[in-house]
Amino acid sequence: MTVGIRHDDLRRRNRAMVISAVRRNGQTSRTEIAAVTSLSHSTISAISSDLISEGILAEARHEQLALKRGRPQVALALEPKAAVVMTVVLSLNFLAATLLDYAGEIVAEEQHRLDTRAMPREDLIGECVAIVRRKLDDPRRDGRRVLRIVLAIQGITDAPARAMLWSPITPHTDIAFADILEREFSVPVTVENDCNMMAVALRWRDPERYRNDFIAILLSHGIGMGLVLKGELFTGTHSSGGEFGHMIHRPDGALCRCGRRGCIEAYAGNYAIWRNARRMDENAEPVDDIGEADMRALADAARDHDGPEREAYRKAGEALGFGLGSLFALIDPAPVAMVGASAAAFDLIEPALREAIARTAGGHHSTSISFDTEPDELALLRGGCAMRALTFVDNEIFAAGNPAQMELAAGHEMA
Amino acid sequence: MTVGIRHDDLRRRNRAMVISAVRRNGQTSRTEIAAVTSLSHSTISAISSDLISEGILAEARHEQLALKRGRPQVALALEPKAAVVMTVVLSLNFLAATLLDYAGEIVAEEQHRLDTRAMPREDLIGECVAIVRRKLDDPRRDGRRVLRIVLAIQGITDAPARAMLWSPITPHTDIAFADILEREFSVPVTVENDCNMMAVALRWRDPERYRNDFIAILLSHGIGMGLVLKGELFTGTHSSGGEFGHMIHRPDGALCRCGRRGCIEAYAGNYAIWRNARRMDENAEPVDDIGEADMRALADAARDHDGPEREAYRKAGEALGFGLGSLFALIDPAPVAMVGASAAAFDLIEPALREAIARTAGGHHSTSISFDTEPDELALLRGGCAMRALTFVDNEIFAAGNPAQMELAAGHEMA
DNA sequence: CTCTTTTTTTCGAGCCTCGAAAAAAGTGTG
DNA sequence: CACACTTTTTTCGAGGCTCGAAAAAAAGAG
Repeated sequence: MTVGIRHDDLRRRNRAMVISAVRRNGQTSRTEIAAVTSLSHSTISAISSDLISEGILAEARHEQLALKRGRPQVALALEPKAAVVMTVVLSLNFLAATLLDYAGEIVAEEQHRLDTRAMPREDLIGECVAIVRRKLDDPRRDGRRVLRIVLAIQGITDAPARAMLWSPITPHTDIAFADILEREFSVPVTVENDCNMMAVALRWRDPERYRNDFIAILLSHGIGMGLVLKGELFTGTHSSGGEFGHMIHRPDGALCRCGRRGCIEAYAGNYAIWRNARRMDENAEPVDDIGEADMRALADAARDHDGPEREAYRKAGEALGFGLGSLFALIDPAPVAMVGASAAAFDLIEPALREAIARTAGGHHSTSISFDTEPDELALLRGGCAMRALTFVDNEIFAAGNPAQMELAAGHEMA
Repeated sequence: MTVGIRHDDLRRRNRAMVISAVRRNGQTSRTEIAAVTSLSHSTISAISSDLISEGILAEARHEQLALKRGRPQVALALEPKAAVVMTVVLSLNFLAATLLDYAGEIVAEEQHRLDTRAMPREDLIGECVAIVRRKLDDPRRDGRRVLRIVLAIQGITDAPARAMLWSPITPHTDIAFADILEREFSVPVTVENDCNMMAVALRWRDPERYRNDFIAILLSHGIGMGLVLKGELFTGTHSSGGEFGHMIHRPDGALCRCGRRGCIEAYAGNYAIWRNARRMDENAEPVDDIGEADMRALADAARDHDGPEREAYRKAGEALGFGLGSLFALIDPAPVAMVGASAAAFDLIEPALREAIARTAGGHHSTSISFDTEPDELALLRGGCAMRALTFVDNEIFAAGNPAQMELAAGHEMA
């Protein structure tokens, strides 16, 4: 806020700018970078020659860019050998780790099932540590230093992204994953909410559509949200925030998994749809495990004939619609992506959702609000984590480029 | 976003930093500025001597600061003669304009009643133009150039802050006040939402309490909100946003002034409290005019005995509580200021509000959420507009300090 | 093989911030 | 009342950074 800008900040920021331009475009020339950053050619030339000599960027003669007259543009690309990062995804009964090079290509990956809900605390932590260790020891890492680990988890994380506070995947709470992994491996770690990482991934995957303001909603057992405002991930001010699923739809309404009543999730989460489709009382204790096949059967039944199944999806749509309407009243409409396996049933949800949203203040232009479905949540999740880790390296480590920092990076470990 | 930082930006930002340090503290020394900005003493010295020679700052020997040994600190203060700004407040049946010097002292002001709801469009605009003209012609302006006009208005404004789109104070819509006034007076103008300006004022009035994240809620005929997140006014992404009063409290519930059903305002606005206290149907058409005395009588009745009046305030509290709970689920709790004449009845609202918020996901620490009441909304409104106008001059005009810009400022008008 | 076009690098100029040292403007003390 | 001490402010040269202009490089066109 009040802190002045010093002379060295200038170089740091402009280095970051150059790196980010290359990361966004995959391959760019110095001329293009000069154009988008509105810095002079001389400056870009100086910075990129520094970055190349530091082994962060590399010239790649692979250009299909300029078939014009004149000296052809030299493509700049990220140097894959500059570093590697790791992503870890921990979700219900599932653990995966991926090692990626600095250019974002997958170097090694591993995933397997495990019974997260029944595991003792120490075993859960142990499995995470073990999978990280195996990936760190993977020969394909080829001696490249690991500069960042990002762990994505369903549930609530703390604001500095260092701990899981609560998660539906385990009864255990307050697990300081970042501290644990940093102590073990001396690599900087953050713990991120899964929906936030999906939003990050959407932004990289389709920057045209998901530019400065958009919403990713995870339709799953529970309801999650990732929110990007003004081009930045909005993570609440203290904890992870963005608990869209626990906005109140009907005061004193249906029983939610969180113990409260009337949350959106208590109408739109898988367990809520299940409960309504089975004509159970809306105060019935939420069921824990509903197989994907069961949900698909429910959706098929709803498509097939009018009945409690169809009504259950209608109620889900209504809850989501009023919730989005309230959200839009606060932040103005934005594109929405419906993510997750249950997004495949969005056709059943959408009519009631649009009908509800049109009756709210946020629904001014309800017909112009666009919904997109992305059934493959795991792919998004991994992609988002990868970009989160890589941009951290870009902005926090390589942009600084001060000798101490680089020295540290050159050793294979960080304090 | 992607734009690089050039050499002159650096000076501009550091100049802005110095000016803002002086504006915040009223009087500061160079040493203090160096401390808070973490810039070197030489830099601060150079910048402040520039600012003094440009007539933006002035040395004021008025120090009660350092009674220590050593050379006494020289106080720096804003030079009142550097410029003047104007604020215009247009609310229900009321119009006011204030001229302030660069240090924020009131130079001239004027206010009067007028029947905004019955006035033809041209008359409403005409009154605003006339009051601005009278203040511009005020001899107390003393030749100082007017560098900014901020007009605050109840209702919805567009995002670039140039037009009033809709307002409860007049049947007319889409009045491009900024363009109209700029054409007339050649001074840059913005049109701001009243609740947003109140939030701005709170931040300046009590920076300890209202720092980076807080909420100002206007309890009045309608319900408005100003939201500050991460130290910045959050104004939605397209239009003015922040329509807290029109979040949905009960789907298909009570009739709101906006024509929809179940909005928070339809339970907590003055007309809603009135409607409930009179045991009218909750779908009864909202009453337009309720005098302040009538509302006070209602509140007194509610304090005196249990009955429909007390129940009406309870319902208002419940609606506000669930609404805040949903809001807090999204953005995490923050201090709340209840602003406006009706905030004087907050004692009647608070119990039900707290009870409701405790039943929401955002109410984790409901007891620690603090509410503050600020009955004098007009004072806040004026103060907020003044700071908005002055900081614009600070950051957009004086921070740049380039010859062209300064030349422009020296002439008494801007293009 | 030479000319034209476009990209990239080189080089000196002009700012800006910084640290160190000097100057300034007081207070305490014998 | 002079002198030492303390703290603030200014001065000055050094070091960095970006910029514009010019030069060099690397093609295609004729």
